[in-house]
Amino acid sequence: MNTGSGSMEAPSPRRWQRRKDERTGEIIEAALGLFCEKGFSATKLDDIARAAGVTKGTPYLYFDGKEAILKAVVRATLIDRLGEIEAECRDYRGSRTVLIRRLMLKWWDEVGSTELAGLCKLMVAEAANFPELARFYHDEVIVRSRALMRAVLLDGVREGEFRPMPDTDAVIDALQAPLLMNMIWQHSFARFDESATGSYTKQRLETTLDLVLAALTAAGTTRQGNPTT
Amino acid sequence: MNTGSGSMEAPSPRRWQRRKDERTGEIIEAALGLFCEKGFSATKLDDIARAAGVTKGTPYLYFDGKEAILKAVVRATLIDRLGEIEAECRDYRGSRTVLIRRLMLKWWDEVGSTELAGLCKLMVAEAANFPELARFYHDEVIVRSRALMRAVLLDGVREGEFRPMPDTDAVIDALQAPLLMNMIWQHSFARFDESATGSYTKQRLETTLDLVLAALTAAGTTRQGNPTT
Amino acid sequence: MNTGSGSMEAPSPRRWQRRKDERTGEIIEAALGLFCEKGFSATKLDDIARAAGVTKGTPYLYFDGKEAILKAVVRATLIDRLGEIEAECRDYRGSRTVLIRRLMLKWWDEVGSTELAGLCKLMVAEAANFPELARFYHDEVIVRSRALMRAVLLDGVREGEFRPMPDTDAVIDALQAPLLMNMIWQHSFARFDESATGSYTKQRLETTLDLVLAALTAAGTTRQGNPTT
Amino acid sequence: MNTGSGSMEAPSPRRWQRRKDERTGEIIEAALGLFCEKGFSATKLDDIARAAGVTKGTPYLYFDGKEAILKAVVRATLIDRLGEIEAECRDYRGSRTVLIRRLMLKWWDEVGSTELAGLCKLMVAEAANFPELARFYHDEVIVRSRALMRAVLLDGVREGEFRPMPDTDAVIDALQAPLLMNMIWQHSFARFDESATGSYTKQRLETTLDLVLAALTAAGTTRQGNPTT
DNA sequence: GATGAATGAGTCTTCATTCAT
DNA sequence: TATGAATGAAGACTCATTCAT
Repeated sequence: MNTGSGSMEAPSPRRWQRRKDERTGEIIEAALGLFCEKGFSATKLDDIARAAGVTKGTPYLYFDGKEAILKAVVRATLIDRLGEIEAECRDYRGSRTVLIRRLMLKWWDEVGSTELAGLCKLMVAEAANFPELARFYHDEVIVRSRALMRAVLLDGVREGEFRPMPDTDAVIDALQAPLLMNMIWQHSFARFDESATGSYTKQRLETTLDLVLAALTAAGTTRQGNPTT
Repeated sequence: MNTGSGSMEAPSPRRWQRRKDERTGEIIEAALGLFCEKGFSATKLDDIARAAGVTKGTPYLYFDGKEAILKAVVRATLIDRLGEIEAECRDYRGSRTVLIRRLMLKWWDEVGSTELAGLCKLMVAEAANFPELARFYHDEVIVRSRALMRAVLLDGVREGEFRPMPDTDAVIDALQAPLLMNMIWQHSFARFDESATGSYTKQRLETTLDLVLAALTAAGTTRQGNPTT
Repeated sequence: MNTGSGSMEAPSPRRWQRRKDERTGEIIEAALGLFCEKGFSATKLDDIARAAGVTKGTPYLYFDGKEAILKAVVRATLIDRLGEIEAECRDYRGSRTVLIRRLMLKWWDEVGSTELAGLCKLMVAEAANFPELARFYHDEVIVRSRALMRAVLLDGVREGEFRPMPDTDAVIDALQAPLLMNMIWQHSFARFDESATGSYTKQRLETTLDLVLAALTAAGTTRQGNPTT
Repeated sequence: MNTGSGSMEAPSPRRWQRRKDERTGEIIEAALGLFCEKGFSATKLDDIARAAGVTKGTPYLYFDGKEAILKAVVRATLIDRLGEIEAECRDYRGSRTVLIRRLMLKWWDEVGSTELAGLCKLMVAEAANFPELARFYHDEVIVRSRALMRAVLLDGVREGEFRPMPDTDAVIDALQAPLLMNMIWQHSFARFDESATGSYTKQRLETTLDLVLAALTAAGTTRQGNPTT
């Protein structure tokens, strides 16, 4: 009757709620690791469950199935990061050149160089097999990230920091592709590449950034000194 | 009675032989189409067989299994093309700039812009799941194609057409990555991209080529100091 | 609130557990029957499952595959019996002649004259096709049963009950072979043998035992002379 | 019309006949080796054909199928030998003891110690799977060989060489079983038996023969008593 | 007679998902 | 909420047998 010590027997609704959220998080966490490591198909739901400390049936109490878990994983990681970055951009005042460099490096540090890279590669690999998932990723990650870059670039143009660019999408590609290629490479052929010839590094990423940003500001030619650095 | 041409003396071992060769080709053809369209795992051997106009067991008369079929497909397409290109390079005398442009456009025309693109994407997607297959592709396609480019680039440097480049692999990446990205894109998210913002075209490929080749030869010009790097 | 017996605290993990144990037994039981009746290769896993009242996939929850099931069957029957017999021997004090007779008759009653005989025949029949299985049987059944007999025989010799025997293995063969032959016969040609000429019976088994045991003790007679050999 | 030089184009019927017989023999020969070595199921018809120097379809021109080939193999080997032995017995005049020893040793030399042993083991192993085959073997090999022995034994009794025996079948078993066990052992567990404890040898076979024959004639000695039984 | 390409029934095995407890 | 036993659809691969040539 005394609930003083009985908290474990009859947890408050909120407590359950918290537990529920935790469970969700634990499952997402577990799934993230396995998906990134082994890919989507090769990851068994049983593995996810066990890694989350629950049993086979439990994930179905929180998610509609394997695909839904992947969706949740993407949301909890990539899309979250994207949200942060978007917020950062909204508040930002200052050099777009600096901003772009910062965004790219953040993405590298928090995604490209982490296990999350495997998630991006996974989406590419499975896109054809799971159209609904692919659309979700396309709309929520790809489109949004491109939109973000586009906005920054156009802001830069409007404010005179960048010269007008005839094909914004090409610029976005030029910025993002190397990073994406690296993520894909790491999770496909990197293991066979003893000399690591194909591996991107942060160093190389920065070189690419310098190059593209230099080109964007190059029009400044007469305007000022040597940009890039 | 006199069988003038002796057609009966050769009871067509050739006929069967021919059929056998054709079968191999037909199966490879069928497999190519299905692999490119649906990926490796999603393609059932039964589908391949039916698409080739035979039944389930027949492909096993010609190949050791699904992986072997994929290997044969890669050999019959990508590796063949690569061989042609290698031969072309061996005999070539002339501007390396022209040669590189020609190679890249050939690859675009014969692979990048065809269904074969799906094969490249497939290998990336399944590399993690089929290590033996991945190694084969890595050694026979990736390594060889990079070696080819490296040779051409170094020739160009030796003969003074290109300026010395500190990181050949980075240049190779710069040349190949856009094309590869395009192939991957086409077979993953392109279908969701109504505005086709992410799509490479031959036009864009040429732009990239111009850019990189210009950078490679730029130093040779008397024009000015050290660009890029 | 006070749950007197606490029946709710243990929400029947035991219930499932019990079911699980039962399942294993049911599958082994079903497999035993089918293996003995139809042999190993001719028994489909689907049959086993159905005979156990479950569906195709279920046996895989309990065993690694068909061979593993057979192993389990052998363990649960022959090896278990062997264990009992070994225990019986360890504790035994008394006439080895009596002991050997008892062991042989036990084996006859619990194996030779039951469906388990089919299991022994099966192992002989499939030994060449499943080496790993055969080695298991060889090591766990054949070697152990021979070792057991050898120990008893040598004990008998040491204690003067049996005369020294130049070739223990030959004696073991003489004791075991008739029983084994019978088991093999029952599950191969017995069905075609209307007159049952080739069939061993318990009676004939006892005759053989008498014969061999008599020979083993015969030397004890004052007659000496040249026994057997 | 002139067949002078046309012998190859139009061979005489007899020539074809000969060829046909040869083919049959070659296939039987090839099948024998493979059956003995690998068992019935594990031997592919394709293997037999190739070993016989023909192709897959050819055996079907001479036999109704795999089972029929095995039948032919048994006929051409075991049943043939049996026929010889039967003939030998018919003409024989002299000691039955000597005759039995001779028969057993012949069987050992020509079957037990040769690859043909594998055939006997095969029949035991597959009897349950191929009833029609098993009946054939039972009737043509087992029954006949037992009848042969029985006749010799009874002749011996009639002529006073052997003492009357209450259970002729038991005696036949005693004579044949060791040899059969050896054949089975060689093709099942012998390979796992490093110490070769279970292996019969010609030596051991002779010992058994001595033993049984001694028992059969023992009564004839002045010693009288009631032996064996 | 001989070939050998093709057939297709047969079986093991995996795993996402369900549901009684 | 959590369990975990059970399901059953799906798919790769084998090989005896057939038959057009």
